[in-house]
Amino acid sequence: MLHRTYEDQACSVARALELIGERWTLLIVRDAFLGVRRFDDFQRSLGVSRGILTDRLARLIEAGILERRLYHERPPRYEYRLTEKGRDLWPATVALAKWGDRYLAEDGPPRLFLHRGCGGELTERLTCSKCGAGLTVHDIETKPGPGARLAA
Amino acid sequence: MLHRTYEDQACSVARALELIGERWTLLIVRDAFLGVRRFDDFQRSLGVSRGILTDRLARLIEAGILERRLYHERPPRYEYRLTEKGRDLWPATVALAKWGDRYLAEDGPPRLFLHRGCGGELTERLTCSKCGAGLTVHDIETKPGPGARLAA
DNA sequence: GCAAGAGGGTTCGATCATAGAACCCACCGG
DNA sequence: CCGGTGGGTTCTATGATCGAACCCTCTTGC
Repeated sequence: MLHRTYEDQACSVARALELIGERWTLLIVRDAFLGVRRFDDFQRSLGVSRGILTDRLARLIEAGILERRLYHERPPRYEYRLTEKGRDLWPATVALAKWGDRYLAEDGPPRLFLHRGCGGELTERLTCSKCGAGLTVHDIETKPGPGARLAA
Repeated sequence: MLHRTYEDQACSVARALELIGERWTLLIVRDAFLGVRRFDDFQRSLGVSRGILTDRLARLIEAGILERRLYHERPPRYEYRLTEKGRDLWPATVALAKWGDRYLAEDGPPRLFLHRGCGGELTERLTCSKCGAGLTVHDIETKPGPGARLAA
């Protein structure tokens, strides 16, 4: 484990980035939040090479962020789901998305995070813009925003 | 710009990671939040090779996250400071640190984020655990926590 | 009963990025 | 005139990634 570590850092950001700081890794987690569960779906969604995807999924499982479940025997078929540890990456993912929305989304957010049932938007403080409730990943539904691309 | 992009993704997380998703980049930003400003200080703090640091600083400046200021002429000496765009990465940095504290810090958080003057701790919702106020990067002071390493 | 497709991978060579060390230059202080 | 500080650049070896091809096991349609 010589590379991809930041071994000299007594810092939780560095520790976290050792697990999710590699290229593609956090995008896999984001896709998992959006409901992607299968190898080929991740691969198509991300456009990553299959070898790298195999590596990243294995690493996320080893880190306890994803778990692999058999959903069909003979032939064995697996799906990948977030563990609680993985779901707890939600605030970090949201924070990055909000920053990207603010500075990098010319046409507005490509995806909206809404308080399910209420319709208010998720704020950076993880509250609802309309009713003010504190929100968790379970209270959210997403839909394409103004910056979403039209399908090609 | 063939690599290090995620060009097919209509997603603000992907857009953000194109700027800060490379190895070392977010750690440079974290150091900047902690007050590091000079080339050699970043280099010593991170242990990154000087060539990579040059590349990352240039890229962060191009992205508008850092700015380079002359603080001494003849010989020219520069310091690197966060712009507002850079300071707005604070919630994302905090979210990652909190996640790392929860799951990866065996001896407790290596660094504490405290409400300056009040002494309460920063929560994941960016509020003060003691007085409940909403906090920004300007209201925070940090100090070593229980998981901090003793100097070697 | 045979071909095509879905699902989940592994393997390969070519290219890219990174690490680590050495080197460079301008100035300062003693 | 020697060493130290600040801020870089350049070098080679090694590691990571890309993209494409390949493999195997079922299932479905015809």
